[in-house]
Amino acid sequence: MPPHEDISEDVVELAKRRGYFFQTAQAYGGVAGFYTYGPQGAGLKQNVEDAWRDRFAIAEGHQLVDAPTIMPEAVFEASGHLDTFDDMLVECAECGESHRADHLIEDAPGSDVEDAEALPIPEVEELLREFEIGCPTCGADLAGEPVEDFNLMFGTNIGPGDSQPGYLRPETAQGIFVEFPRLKQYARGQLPFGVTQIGRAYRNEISPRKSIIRTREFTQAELEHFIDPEVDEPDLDAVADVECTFYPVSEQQADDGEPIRATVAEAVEDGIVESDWIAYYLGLTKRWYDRVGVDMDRFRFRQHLPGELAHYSSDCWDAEGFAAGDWIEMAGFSYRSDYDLSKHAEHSEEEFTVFKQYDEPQTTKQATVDPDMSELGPAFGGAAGDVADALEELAGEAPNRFDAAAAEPAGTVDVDVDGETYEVPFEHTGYAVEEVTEAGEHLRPHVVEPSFGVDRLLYVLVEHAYREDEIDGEERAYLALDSEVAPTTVGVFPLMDKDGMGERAGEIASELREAGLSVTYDDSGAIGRRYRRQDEVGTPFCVTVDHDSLEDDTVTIRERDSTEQIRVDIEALPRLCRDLRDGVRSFDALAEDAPAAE
RNA sequence: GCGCCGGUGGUCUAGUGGUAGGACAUGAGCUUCCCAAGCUCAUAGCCCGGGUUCAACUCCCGGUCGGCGCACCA
Repeated sequence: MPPHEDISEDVVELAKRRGYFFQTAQAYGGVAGFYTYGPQGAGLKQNVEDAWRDRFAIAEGHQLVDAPTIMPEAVFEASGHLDTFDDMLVECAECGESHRADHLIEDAPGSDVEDAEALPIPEVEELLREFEIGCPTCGADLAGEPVEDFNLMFGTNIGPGDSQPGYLRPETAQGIFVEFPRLKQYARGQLPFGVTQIGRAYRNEISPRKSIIRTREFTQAELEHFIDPEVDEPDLDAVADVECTFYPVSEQQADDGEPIRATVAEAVEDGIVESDWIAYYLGLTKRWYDRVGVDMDRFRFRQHLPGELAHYSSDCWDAEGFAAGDWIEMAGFSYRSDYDLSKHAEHSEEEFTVFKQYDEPQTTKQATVDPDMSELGPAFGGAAGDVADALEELAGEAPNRFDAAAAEPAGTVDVDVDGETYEVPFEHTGYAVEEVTEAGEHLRPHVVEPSFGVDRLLYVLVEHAYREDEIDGEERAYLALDSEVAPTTVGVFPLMDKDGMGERAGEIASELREAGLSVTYDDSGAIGRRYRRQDEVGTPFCVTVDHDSLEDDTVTIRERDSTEQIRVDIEALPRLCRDLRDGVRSFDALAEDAPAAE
């Protein structure tokens, strides 16, 4: 455990009071696992999503999609969510503990059941009895206890009645995978290409906890990068020198294991991160998190332990931020091979492949048949079609049989169909050896998946930005949010609402809004109170119109964290504020040049 | 889903079998004017349902929501 305290109570209270996030429908007693973002939170979320889109879609040259949140049952049959999202719970009548019934059966002494999850409920109940399984907690006999099915997916009906079952997606990714055949066309059939999606996903969690960290409706930002595993390589040079904290399996399992500081290049070289693709995205992600305001002293990449790995994923890392007294998973990076596309290929009518053209067309000699059905039909009746298929197969596997039949007069080719042997006269097989030119092959891409939890990132950003200090002996709490994501960029105040200062400040607020800035105007009470109010919501800059402003068209601009002020021309404000927000200019640098305001 | 603890204005909190008080915040006004000052006034509350009782925010039961622990977390 790192030496960080749990400040979540203060953070959650501030979030509620200042309009970041709060529990949904409290007028009706509230509902567990659902949160509403207030004015500030919605702004922060939008800015974070924009920043993610800029970095992981636009800057990487990837596509965007926006798929429905409801999908028909078939999609989740294929993806495996219908099965694997289904937990079989059995509750002990003695102590009240709930246990995974399928796990109990698999682990029972003398049990050779390997995939109890796939069994129907009555059978599982029967097996509980058969193996005389006791409650792992208190030992009481579990025989006869009902096994309940709990599916983490929200179900619904599509259209009237219940003819067409559908589910709210438990992850946004399937919306990309199912549309692969079309998406690849938009990529002109060329690998590699990436597709991103930001959207809501739904899981009927048994026990939602910790405010927006674990909810039943949440927002994901996912990227599916489709690659040719044989050829495609990430641009590791671009992130080679990014220094990260890695917490690999070996260190997690060692008694005195510690996270390792290393650059991405070192991590790849030393084999800490196995996949170059994962390493690439870890580097990109660290840099991006740092930019939007995750505290890198409370951040690490942790490798999944063998038990955590999904069966299709060879190597998997999580991005974790320390918040609410614990390490929180903010993003997952997995190399999913061709698992998802294969599943959909299996269950649907489509191939889910791309055509990969060879550098040179490859010409091979290939045996082909063209059976004369007008002869085979009368001769073999209903079996004729199968015989023709068998001939085709035989031509591919054992062309020498045809050669042998051709060599002798009245030669026949014998094929077996359903245990019967059919003799086909050689001249009716249409056998020939042709030169076939292949321009390429159909290839099922592999998938590299960085998957971000937007809500969790938001929580971490707010908690990592939370500061307390003292200004002139007065305690202050503020959010040191990065100016790029802060929901409000500039507060505009008249020192007092008189002598025309209010009007002038109002004009300035309008001008800044027209310049595309998020502005709040406040003329209430004492100036200090207004500064504190903006400090608490995390507004990075405040502009104040005072008496001098009316004389010389200058105002003071104050920076949140330092509370320092400088005096600048009103005319320069829109450009200046935008530059400050976007990080093009820094307040510190300005403060050195500009005269400090008293 | 289980166990323990809890739910009082927007936020934090005091309190009682006879329906509630404070602090902060918010709004209006006065005053002051570059960092939560002061004064006046105002807005605003006992989670929901049932029971016991003449009377329930208070006691009991159930629910719900939250915190923690267990389990769960593809």
